[in-house]
Amino acid sequence: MGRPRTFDIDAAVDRAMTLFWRQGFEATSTEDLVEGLGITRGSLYKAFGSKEQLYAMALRRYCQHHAAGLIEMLDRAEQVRPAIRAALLELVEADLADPVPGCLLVNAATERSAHADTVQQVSSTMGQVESALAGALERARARGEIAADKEPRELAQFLTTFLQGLRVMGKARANRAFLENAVEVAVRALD
Amino acid sequence: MGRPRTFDIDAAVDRAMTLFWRQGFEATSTEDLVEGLGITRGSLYKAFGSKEQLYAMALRRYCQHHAAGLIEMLDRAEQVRPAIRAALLELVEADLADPVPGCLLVNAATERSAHADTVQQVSSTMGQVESALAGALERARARGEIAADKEPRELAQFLTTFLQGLRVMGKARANRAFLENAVEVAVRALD
DNA sequence: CCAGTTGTTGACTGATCGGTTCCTAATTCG
DNA sequence: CGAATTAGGAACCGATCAGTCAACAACTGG
Repeated sequence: MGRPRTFDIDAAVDRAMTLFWRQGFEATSTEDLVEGLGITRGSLYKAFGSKEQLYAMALRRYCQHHAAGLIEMLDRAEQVRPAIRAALLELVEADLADPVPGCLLVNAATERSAHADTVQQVSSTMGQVESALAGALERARARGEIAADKEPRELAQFLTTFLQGLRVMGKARANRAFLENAVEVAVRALD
Repeated sequence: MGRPRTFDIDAAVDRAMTLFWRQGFEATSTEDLVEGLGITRGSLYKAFGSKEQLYAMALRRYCQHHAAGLIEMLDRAEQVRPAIRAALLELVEADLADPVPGCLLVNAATERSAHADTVQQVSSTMGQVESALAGALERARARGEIAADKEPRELAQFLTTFLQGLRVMGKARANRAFLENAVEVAVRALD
């Protein structure tokens, strides 16, 4: 009942995600959001409550989208090591193409480490990534793809950590040789 | 000539560094700085010009301090691998003790990736870290500490990247077992 | 001691911040 | 058709933002 919304709320969250991703939470004003989402101030607050809540929704969207992408990629992979290598090199390409946005998860972890809700969301997604990697590596070990004496969980924790470093270096020193060398050493660590 | 300054400018930059470190550039107001530095608004602007310039000075201070610390540690080390391991585990301890500040370099790279000056400063410091690691690994290889078929520069690029990831995970998921496992796998990659 | 120089101080500036309010518009249910 | 409900829109809110200014204070060289 009541007047129907004239804008697509999912599309609006997507646009907000892009803004927060590129500019960060603090540097994105409500005016930026009003303009970027193409709706008025009143509608924005009616629909999302506050800048904080909209950020939380945008971050959740990013987490679902990106964790899902990685998990699917790992599940579909016939060989795990090449799949992981390809996934890391794909991130390198993304950073080389446009170093500014980087990874919203990393940005959230660093800019908003004093905000419990944000840290919780980030931590939970990192946990999902870790688990997906650990599962894939476990399967790889069972198939003899990686050595039996390696602990999949430990390798996954290592890779999860390395992955975040890659996103940081992509912003700080977006140099192809550097990033690709780092990836090759990291992937070799799985042997 | 002229009236002498009544505050220690180095101490003021140090305090500003601490504020920017914990809160980020955007979230630190000039009022925070006035209060934290214990000087008045006018003096702050007379001495530092702008919030941007003070941030640049604080970041430079951090870079000099931290790059120097790591380089010295590597130079003094008798065995390189244990030294690197110890350095990484020290960072883990710092993040476990207080996950909020993390690393100002990482914070700068993520929050201010659209500001060329900041990115330049960060990139240059990462380069110094990379070079220090590469030099230490080169010496280690010459002494037979690590395998002859490993490229010190590539290992250094890998370690530099991993190091940044460690600082991110320290904020996002400050869990001892996780971080220590990641470090062990990373150090093993040097063999 | 005085002119010149620089630092200190606190009030002040216009702009922008995140958020609210009030009125109107559009819909559903009875 | 109303009554109820919800969205849209624009003006508006106090607070805070980064930065400036003019008067005053403390120093040096002549």
